[in-house]
Amino acid sequence: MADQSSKKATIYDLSVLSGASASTVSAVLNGTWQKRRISADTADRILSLAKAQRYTTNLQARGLRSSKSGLVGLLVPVYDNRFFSSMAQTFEGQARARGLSPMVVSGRRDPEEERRTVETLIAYSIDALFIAGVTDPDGVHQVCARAGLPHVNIDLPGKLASSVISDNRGGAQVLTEAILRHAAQGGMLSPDDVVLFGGHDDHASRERITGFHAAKNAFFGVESGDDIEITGYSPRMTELAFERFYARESRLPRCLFINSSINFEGLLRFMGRHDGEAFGDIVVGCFDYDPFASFLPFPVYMAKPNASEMLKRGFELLEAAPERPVLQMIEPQLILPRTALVGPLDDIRDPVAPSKSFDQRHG
Amino acid sequence: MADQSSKKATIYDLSVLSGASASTVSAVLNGTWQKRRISADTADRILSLAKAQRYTTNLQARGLRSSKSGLVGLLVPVYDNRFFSSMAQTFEGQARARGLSPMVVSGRRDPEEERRTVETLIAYSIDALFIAGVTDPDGVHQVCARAGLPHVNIDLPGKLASSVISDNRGGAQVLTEAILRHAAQGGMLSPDDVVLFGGHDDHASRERITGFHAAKNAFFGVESGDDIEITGYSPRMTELAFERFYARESRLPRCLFINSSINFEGLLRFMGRHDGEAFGDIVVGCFDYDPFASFLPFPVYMAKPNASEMLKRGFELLEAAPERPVLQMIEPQLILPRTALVGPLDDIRDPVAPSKSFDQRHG
DNA sequence: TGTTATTGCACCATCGATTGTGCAAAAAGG
DNA sequence: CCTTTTTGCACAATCGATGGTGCAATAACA
Repeated sequence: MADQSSKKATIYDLSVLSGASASTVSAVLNGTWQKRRISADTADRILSLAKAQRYTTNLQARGLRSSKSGLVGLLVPVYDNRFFSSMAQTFEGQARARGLSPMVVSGRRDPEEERRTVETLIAYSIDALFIAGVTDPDGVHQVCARAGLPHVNIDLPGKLASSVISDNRGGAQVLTEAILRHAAQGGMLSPDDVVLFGGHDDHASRERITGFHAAKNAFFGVESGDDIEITGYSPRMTELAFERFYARESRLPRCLFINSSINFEGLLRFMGRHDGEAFGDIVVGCFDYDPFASFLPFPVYMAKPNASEMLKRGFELLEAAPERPVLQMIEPQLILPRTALVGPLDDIRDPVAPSKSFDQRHG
Repeated sequence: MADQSSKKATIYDLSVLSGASASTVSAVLNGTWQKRRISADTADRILSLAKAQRYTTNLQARGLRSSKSGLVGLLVPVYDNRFFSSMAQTFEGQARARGLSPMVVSGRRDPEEERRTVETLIAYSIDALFIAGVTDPDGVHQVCARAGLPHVNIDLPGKLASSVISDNRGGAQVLTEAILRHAAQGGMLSPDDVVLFGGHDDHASRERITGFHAAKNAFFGVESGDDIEITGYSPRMTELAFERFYARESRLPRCLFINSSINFEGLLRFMGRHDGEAFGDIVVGCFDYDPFASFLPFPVYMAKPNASEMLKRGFELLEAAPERPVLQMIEPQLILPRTALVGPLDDIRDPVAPSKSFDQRHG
């Protein structure tokens, strides 16, 4: 009500209105007034003035002066799959809880774009960066290092900065064991029935392949090779890999390890093109979690990386700022078929009040 | 190589190194040097110096001075479903293409948090805001208006600012017709077999309910009521609604209209708790698109809002800045069961080179 | 050669906050 | 009553970039 012009009030406006100096106003508003021995009277007066004028700090000005912006970045390759979007959601919550402003950006798996994007973030003086699923971690690291920007790698290892990663090998092994066990119930299994699709030459894929082979070799008692279809992280390439396999073998492998939900979409596209055919006898293990994928018309085992825990560790590492880069490993969770987990969505306040039956069931 | 200290170079550093004044350096670096009649020689010299020193503009300083930050915000309720995460992905691309820095934030469907979040964005002097799926559009609008911040509503109507929305009524009608037609093939259908789950008292839900009823009434030739289960946008509430229905009727409705993929997750949770039972005879229509949902073991028709087009129109509206708020309507797309669409992911450069068979198939 | 135009750039205030320092007035101590 | 301490605040520099203005040096013209 007290604002006449539509311009935003500054400390100078409040200074004039209150009769105090701008530095006093500033101290009152940023909470350092006790340290500066401003009287409680003056502080109260200024605070209520600020409220009446709807004052809000210009964070660009503050950031410029104090070279702290209050922004934390999260760099993901892409948003639109459940893994990264759920990570973004969790990140936002954790950043806000620490009084920081989250800024999520995507590098689109292009080393050049990744660097440019990080440069931009740095140009806004972000205070810290979480790097998740980038193509060229060390390139990004160098950009950060030059700018003196604290950063951690999430779910991918970097030699140059601390990292929190999933146990890809162990997770893949457990996942592979699960699908082997399940598929074996459907009849005799041969090593050729068990194929991995997706990934490329990155750390996570290599580890998962190792885990996959470990489980497979243990199961069959023989070394097996030629069971990996590298497709990158692209639905289209994965679809083509499935088409090739199908053209060659006239069927899908009975037991499929799929490297990520993005690759899984490639399988969906393949299936969409083969509409009449049933693929009821396949068993899929996917290193990722998506609730809808879990209910597909064939058994889908999933390994869910613990994004929430990884981010939490990431924040801790940033605060601790260890001398030398450390690497922490977090276990992914094996998710059985037909499982719809609760997620970050469930933390949000519900606009519809809990009903009676809610209390009855969960009381 | 030329950077000794780890501090970032400023125009003053370049000024000293080049012998030119800071204002000259500034003009050269921001491209206004022709207007300021700086010689090409000087400009070249400064530009190569800047490159050598890895100079990048401090965008906080620029923003402070010019009260333009280059930031555009997108406010979504939550990230982690395909609709909003895909919207975020598209938004990022479109913003970058316009030379802007996208900032995606979530308001978590809490009016208070929505306002706070927008206040924060304003404090960073963002230049424009896209508001998508907020609980209290007009509250957010007032915050924007006070700050003189240009903004548009995406996929939700607001009386106070321009909006680009989906044709919820028409889309729902088409979707309902599709599931009715499909379900009718499975035998005689009664109005009681056709139920809508999800939504609450917001514009989109009301419109969808209207479209749902229009299609249903046309199909059965009678007015039908008591076929709406309001659950909010919460998986848990939706799950409970299904449980209640199931407890009452000992079955699911044969023909289900689900208001959004978030509500659909509630159905998954219900199904996860009823593991042995088959729900093979149901037909689902969901006002949202998710590729995995499209391949579930029952027919799933989906209506996909055209986020990309809505955002494009949003940018256009911001540029045109019409006198009075306008409202534009975009048709959603009906997606048949077992369809895996290409999406923003397919625009990104693929790290794995196209193989021979790729060329063969698409050549 | 003298005068006007043009070129090429430097100077300086400014955006809105933060923070080290200094200095009166009031309070405390002797 | 005089000195020392404490209280309460104002002043001014600063963060890095922008853009209006002014002023030499050079070029163009008569």
